Amino acid sequence: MTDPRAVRSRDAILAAASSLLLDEGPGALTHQRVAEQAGVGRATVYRHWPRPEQLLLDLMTDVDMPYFQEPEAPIHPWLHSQLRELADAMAVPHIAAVTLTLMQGALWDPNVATQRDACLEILNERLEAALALAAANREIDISVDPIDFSAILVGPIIYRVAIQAGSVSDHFIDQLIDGLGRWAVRSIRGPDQPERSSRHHESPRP
Amino acid sequence: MTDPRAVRSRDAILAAASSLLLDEGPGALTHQRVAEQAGVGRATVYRHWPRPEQLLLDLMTDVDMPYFQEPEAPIHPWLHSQLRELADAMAVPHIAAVTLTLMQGALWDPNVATQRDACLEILNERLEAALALAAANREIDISVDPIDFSAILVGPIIYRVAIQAGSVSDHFIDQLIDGLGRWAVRSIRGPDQPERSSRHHESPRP
DNA sequence: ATTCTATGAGACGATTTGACTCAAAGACGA
DNA sequence: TCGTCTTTGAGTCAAATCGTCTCATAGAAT
Repeated sequence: MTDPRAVRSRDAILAAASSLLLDEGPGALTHQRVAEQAGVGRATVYRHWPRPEQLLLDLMTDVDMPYFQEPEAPIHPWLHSQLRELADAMAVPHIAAVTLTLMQGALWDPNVATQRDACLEILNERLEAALALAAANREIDISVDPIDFSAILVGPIIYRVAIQAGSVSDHFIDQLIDGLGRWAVRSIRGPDQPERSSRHHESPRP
Repeated sequence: MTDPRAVRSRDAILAAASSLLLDEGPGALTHQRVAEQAGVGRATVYRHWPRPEQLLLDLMTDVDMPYFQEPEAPIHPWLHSQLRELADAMAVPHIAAVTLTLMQGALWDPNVATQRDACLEILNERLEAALALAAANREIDISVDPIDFSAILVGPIIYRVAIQAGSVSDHFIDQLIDGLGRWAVRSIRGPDQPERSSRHHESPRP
């Protein structure tokens, strides 16, 4: 599997599949179209990926997740920079296409669901580390569920880019981070800024 | 087009397509499979929907958007109930499937994108009305972009349900609404509760 | 130079697609 | 109730596609 011919074919096929997915969506990922787009024989595509879904899965595996690594204190500017990078990546049409395909594919293909869960697990671990660091620096008042944390931070960005088809301004990111202050953070700007008592859990639970 | 036979066929086909979309995804929506699932002739499906994409589009048109209608003051419990309904609807697998299909299809099909934009436009108008009412009742301090408003409220719910495949607790909704207080709302619980000065726009803009 | 492997081209039956015909059942007006 | 009109279901048919196969050839490894 280190044969230069094999890696050449594999790369050409992946590039062709990526281009097709971007231009025409997952429905266009047939062996025939991928083969002619890649300039390889149809049988070659079958050899590498007997089922088209596996090709799609490999496409999604290739996108890595360099976000929320190595948390830094204070947490506010770090979060801002990480969310900025995430938003910029989602603005690339190919990334958005793969992300939405992953989300949708997980509804029916258990393998895709596993793939998606792996991505989320990484995200959760990193955000948990970030929250631990922030707590150690007395930036955070109470323990926050990293799953809620990621949903509240990442959800609006996905929504803005993928659903509203809009761009993510720095002001928008600021709003997101500022919103955290209400229920989770003692002083999001650092431990030197005192804040009155948290209103967390004050709201009624019907 | 009011012929009972035609509406019978049309309903059976739509139901079959809906079931297929839910069980196996948009890729399963071929004339053949829809016809046999609906128990109608294959030519009948062609007669009603010459292209399978139109069938998919009609499926998505059928889901209505009864959310954020008729805003009430105070805005907090109203928002909570509306987000609760939205989350419960998204928890129905069929709704989530159609929603994700709509999101993904909009990336490549301009007609689907138009459909999506129409949904968003409705949402924006309703949230704008809600914000206007809240401002009139002195619940809101500054003018808020309803587009940002919906992204920050709805984004996390979509993310929680469709990406994290989790359920939306009332506590989660509370966190969302409480987060608004930091940058937009004078007192989210009503005009009788005074709040200190808003920290909006205090954050640096790199 | 020789051996091994991946490739590309093509053949093949099976399946799907889209468009057509046609008899029969059902809906509607008189 | 009867006659007319429309929709339907079943079927045919060519074209395209799919999945699998064979085989000669180019390229890689030794």
